[in-house]
Amino acid sequence: MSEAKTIGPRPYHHGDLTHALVDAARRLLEAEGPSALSLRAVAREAGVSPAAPYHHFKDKAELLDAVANVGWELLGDQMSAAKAATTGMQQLTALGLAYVCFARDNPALYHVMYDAARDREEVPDSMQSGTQGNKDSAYCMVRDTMIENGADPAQDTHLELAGVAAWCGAHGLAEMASFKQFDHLKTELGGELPFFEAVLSHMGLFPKPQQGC
Amino acid sequence: MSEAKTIGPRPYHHGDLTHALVDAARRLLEAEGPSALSLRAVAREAGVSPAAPYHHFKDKAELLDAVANVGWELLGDQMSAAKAATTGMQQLTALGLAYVCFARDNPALYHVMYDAARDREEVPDSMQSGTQGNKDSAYCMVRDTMIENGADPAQDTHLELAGVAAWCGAHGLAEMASFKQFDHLKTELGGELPFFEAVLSHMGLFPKPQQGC
DNA sequence: GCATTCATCTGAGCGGTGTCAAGATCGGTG
DNA sequence: CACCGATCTTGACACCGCTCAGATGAATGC
Repeated sequence: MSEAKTIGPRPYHHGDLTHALVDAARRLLEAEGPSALSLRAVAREAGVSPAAPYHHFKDKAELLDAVANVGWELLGDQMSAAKAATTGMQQLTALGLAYVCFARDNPALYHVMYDAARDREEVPDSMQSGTQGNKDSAYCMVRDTMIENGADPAQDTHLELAGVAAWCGAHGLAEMASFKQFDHLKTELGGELPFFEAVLSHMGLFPKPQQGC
Repeated sequence: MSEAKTIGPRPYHHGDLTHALVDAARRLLEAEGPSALSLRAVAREAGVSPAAPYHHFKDKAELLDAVANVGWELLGDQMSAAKAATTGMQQLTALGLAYVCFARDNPALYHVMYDAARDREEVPDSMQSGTQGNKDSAYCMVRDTMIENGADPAQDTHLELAGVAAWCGAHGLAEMASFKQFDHLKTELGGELPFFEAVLSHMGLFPKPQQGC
């Protein structure tokens, strides 16, 4: 759709087609949704021939993988920003809300992220669980926040299970939030965010704003 | 792949191609996964020409919709069986486990079910929430079970939120359960089912087997 | 400065897909 | 028995992922 190239005839060698393709894919994703994200369309959007991407990505899945990784980074950024803006137990709820809002605001990207994860049967490093995870990863942010707020790091399995449960709950809500069935609940509670908060607060480890037992 | 037709040359008019196509789709789905589920492949599997399905379904999405509906019915059956096999608060956990196990045992079908739901932005009737739902629907089973075990039907919004939270948690776990990241937790806890139970018990409204506070 | 090398990009092409229009076939109604 | 409408087939179109032979040009060695 959008040309998005600066001007003039692009030189025969693009320079940085790898990134240009990922950007084009994200543009298409936002404008047309995941179903329109064909390799040929991405190449068209980037202004190259349909075969050009194969010199930068093994196949379509590898391109989508790269797009998904951008998504995980974006998600991590937004979650750490949400954590920084709050304190105490509220941080956990803020993390959950940031997660769900990211999915709401980038539904196509979120979908691609989990499609890629399903294909490789694991979520990328930026989201990885385990004791040695990257400090900025979403999972480790949850884990750290739990520890900072009194969870016992010695009870490793329990802590990890709590993190997994929180993650599952947030992901489930993220996927369901767009269903029309919940519209009446949203209006009843006064908006989308209160609905998210209410659902999260019904799950373990997402404390209510007014502090529940 | 499998011929699955009885024998002899099928008459020109099939008789019940609508159901035959849905069956063929389910067979393909189980054998080859969701990516192999093309309309042409379904027609091939059913032994008809690629255009024949268009006399029974508006397009591919409508066929997948029919397949998804079969899935929702199957899920409902397994959940009601799980509920019947338990009593008291354990029923809620049993429902959650049945849900997650269904997704584990029918990953491709489960995927198609939620793909179809995403497209129409709502989950089909068999899963619908609300006060007037079908008695056999999965959501209403959860709701009824909660009421039977002491939840206050008067607090309608609270009850519905609890149901939504449980649903989100189960769906999240169902989608994540196949990720390799959790393998060590599964072995640590002694299997897949204990892992499911442990994660569910960390969420609101899925009581631990040994009854937590 | 020139020739060579090699990553990059193009073009044509293969088999596959969803979808449609035109025509063949046949069960059921008059 | 004639006909009609539902059903199925054939053929076609545009698009898809992917491959391969060849064009291009930036970088390297001389």
